[in-house]
Amino acid sequence: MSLSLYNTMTRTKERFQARETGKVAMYACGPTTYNFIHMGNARMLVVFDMVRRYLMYKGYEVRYVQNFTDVDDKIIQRAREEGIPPATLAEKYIREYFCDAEALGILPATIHPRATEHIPEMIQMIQGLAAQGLAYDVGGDVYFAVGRFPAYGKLSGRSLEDMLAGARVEVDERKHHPMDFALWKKAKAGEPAWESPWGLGRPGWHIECSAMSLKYLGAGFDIHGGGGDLVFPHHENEIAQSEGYLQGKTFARYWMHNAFITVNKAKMSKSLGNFFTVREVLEHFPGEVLRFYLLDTHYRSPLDFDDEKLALAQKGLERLRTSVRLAGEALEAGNGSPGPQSGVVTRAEAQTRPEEGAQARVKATARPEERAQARSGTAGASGGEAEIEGRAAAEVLQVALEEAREAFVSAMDDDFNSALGLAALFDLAKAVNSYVRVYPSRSAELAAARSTLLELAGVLGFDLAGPVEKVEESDRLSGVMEVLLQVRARAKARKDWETADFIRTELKNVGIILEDTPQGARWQVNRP
RNA sequence: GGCGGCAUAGCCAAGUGGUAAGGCAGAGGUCUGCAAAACCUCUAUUCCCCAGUUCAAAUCUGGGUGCCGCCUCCA
Repeated sequence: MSLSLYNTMTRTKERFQARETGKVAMYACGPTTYNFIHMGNARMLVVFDMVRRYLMYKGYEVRYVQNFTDVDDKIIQRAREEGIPPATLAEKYIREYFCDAEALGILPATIHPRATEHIPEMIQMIQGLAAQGLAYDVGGDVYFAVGRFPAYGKLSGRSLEDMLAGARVEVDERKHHPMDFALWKKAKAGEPAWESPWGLGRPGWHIECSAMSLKYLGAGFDIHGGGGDLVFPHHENEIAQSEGYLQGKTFARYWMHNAFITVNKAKMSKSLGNFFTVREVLEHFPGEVLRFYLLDTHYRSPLDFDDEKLALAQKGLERLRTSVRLAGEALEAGNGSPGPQSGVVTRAEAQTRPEEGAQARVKATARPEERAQARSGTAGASGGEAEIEGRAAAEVLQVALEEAREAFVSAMDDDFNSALGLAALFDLAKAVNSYVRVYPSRSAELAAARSTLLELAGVLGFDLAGPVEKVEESDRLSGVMEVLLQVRARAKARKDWETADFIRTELKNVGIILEDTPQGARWQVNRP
């Protein structure tokens, strides 16, 4: 099976072929660290984390570089407002970045380079460009000469003429061409500055990504990603600088861009001020819910932000987790004995349930039941009816497992369609639930189905078996709950429903959900 | 003005030529002391509108309408 992805450069889906067999080199433009990251940043981060994880799952060794822009106008301005050095401010938000990233299940990149630590590399590039006549110095400011780079505009699909027609750029008389952009900015008083051949100054925004990606990944690396708003000018300029510097060699081979998060249909952006920081949203929903919300829509589709969608994501995740839990409980409870305690239910249910379930799935996929029957067709020779039916159900589950895996992989192979991949997980969860309902006992197929669910969800960065709450329940609370549940169990034993219900209702009021199961009551702290 | 994207059920959302995935919500049922969870059934003859190509279109072509984005820092 082969992976294909949408390449912004060609505006088509292309089959992915790594530069080097078995290895992928990818770069994503990370945040400028002058504030907490917002949901828009989160989308880009989660999307490329998902891409990276899937590539790893496919067996690639992935070298993933994600930078921090730790020097720019915004940082300087914000630092000034707070009366602290820009470097201190940037450092602070880099630390905060890692908190949010962890909550969102984002793995640390292989390398997290910072702009300020790569000044020499940038200077070297600018010198190379100047030597070729692609850059010019105007009194300490150095610009890239777009007019000297014929391919300018190839990523964003526009020509210099088009852009001039729009002409929202201020004309700086010192520039040779209005679209020329800064490679190096002359230092102003009180700003961070570095020595350079053009005097004290600091790098322009675009050059850092060129310098750092080329340093760590080399020319012609595989995937360059970022938010859609970086296509122009940021990535266009990166290409101009880099391919100019590389004298025509390809800079990056595949360009991936995620769509935006909108609020009331308008782009969430820092300049509009309509953004929500991840930190704020985490006060209301767990990080994994945000992640689910972000991955339940294809990365190239716009995604509108609101609480209802987050609540929806929470329900969906809950469903998957419940399935894993039910399977786990069945595997423990069934411990070795294939279905004694399920005998009564099974005998009755088995007459109708398995067939119904199987048929429902046949309608959807037109295959699993047939395949299962083909496999178990010879099973009629020995054993009781229940056992035969159990085998058949297990075969159906096994087939559902294989189909879920196939569906998941082909969804993800098709331009990382995580929304479809998630649907495959729901299908498998349903198969698991159906099986467990009738055969709450240990079987190899159930164990395999459960671990497949965990494995595939893991590829998307979810830990379905992990603790629901980030904060650990204290031993004392657990102790109290145990006592309470025993009291309630006694009340139930003497059919004192009033007391039993009172306990359940009152606990619910303080945010603790009780559920009665054949194995006794279980409880969990209700998430916000 | 230039360039680009999107429009699928009450809501979210897959689906690029073969007869509408999945989730949420809702209705009915099974199970349950009652709940919850789970399971079963039902809920788009139809994919913004019009015309065209085709045996066949949500999917292709042309036109229209609406919404959004980039062209300025932005994921």
